[in-house]
Amino acid sequence: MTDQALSALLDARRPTRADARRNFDALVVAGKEAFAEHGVDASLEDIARRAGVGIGTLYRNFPTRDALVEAVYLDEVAAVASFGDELEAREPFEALAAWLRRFADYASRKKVLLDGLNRDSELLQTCRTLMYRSGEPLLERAQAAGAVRSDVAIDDAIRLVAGVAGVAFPSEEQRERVVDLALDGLRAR
Amino acid sequence: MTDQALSALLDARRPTRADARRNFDALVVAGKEAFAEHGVDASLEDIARRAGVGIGTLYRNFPTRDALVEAVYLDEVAAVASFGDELEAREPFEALAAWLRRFADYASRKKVLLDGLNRDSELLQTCRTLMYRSGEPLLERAQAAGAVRSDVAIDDAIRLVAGVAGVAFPSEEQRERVVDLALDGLRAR
DNA sequence: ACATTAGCGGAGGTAGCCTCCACTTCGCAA
DNA sequence: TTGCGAAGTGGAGGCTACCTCCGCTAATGT
Repeated sequence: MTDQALSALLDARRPTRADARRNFDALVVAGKEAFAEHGVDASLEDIARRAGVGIGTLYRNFPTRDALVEAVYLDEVAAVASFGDELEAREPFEALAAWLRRFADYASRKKVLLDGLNRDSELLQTCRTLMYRSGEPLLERAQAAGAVRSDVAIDDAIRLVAGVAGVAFPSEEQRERVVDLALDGLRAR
Repeated sequence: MTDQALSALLDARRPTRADARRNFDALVVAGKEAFAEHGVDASLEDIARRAGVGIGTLYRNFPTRDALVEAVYLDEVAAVASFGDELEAREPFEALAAWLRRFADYASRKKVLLDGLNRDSELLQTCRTLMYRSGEPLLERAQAAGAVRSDVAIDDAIRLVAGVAGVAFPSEEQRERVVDLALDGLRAR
């Protein structure tokens, strides 16, 4: 259900004509591969080559690098956001913490997305809204249960966790430990 | 006193010959300006031009972009690290918090340095050591006073704060608020 | 079957990275 | 002071990536 708004947005960008649509999809796939291999700085010309299209085609579909990045990561973001739905059964604080940990885990592997936290493209705007809508109920429930300080907004919590997750750590173990430390800061005392 | 180790390191990189040393210094100055204007991705050829030297000279003194970045920010890092010395009079938790806030403030404006947290150049290694030596006593004092959880290392605290500081915020006010939230996570309960 | 037009794709201009080496300049020692 | 060897210079040139532009190609709908 949360996904609908997103796929609609992606479809809007997708060309009508059959061949054009094939190219569009090939570019997204090639982009996903290339970004996975070389990070977001992967060469656009290489991506066009992988997709078997000309560089001009890439630029027509995705006028900026960011536009392609967004298209590539859209579905993964949607998955993270909608993870909130699975947590209703859990104890209030734990539900919120689990959701934020999941977010942290993803964000730490795809730091690109963090840069998008403040950028204002329509797509990212929508992603952000989805994230907030997913996290907000969890936060409110935890606050109502007296487990989380009442002066915290979901935006605070997300940025707190995003920041910690985004910085470099020598080990995964330490990252998790420090994320937990940050989550502890949210607790009511 | 803490600065000595750093100036020694910078001097070691500084050429002996008078004209060469002039060029070296001019490059650091030009680098500082250019990085301030355009961020770390400023054009190296532009920096060489500003300094009035050839691009070859830039590369001889600073074989990589990072080498120049390090040279440019060295003294500022030293200042942050040595800020710990001024805090001995304060109450244990507040001293630690003030030091970390100062670090966060600087880090948020010079995100470059955060990338350096894990990189292994001799210069950065030394900076890190200085930071740790400066913060560690503050942490230990706060822990001894029972104000901070005992399972936290200075490295954890630094990365926690570095992360939060490094992420984008719509307002300074929110950044400060969230940093405080993170600092709260350090408190013993 | 054909006209319309969306879509293609790569040549080419721009800019930044980095290397290499013929030349210049410094500073020491006589 | 002068001369010479070492230290340092700097920009031409090769490379790669970015992005624009426009003559051509082929999908679509009538």
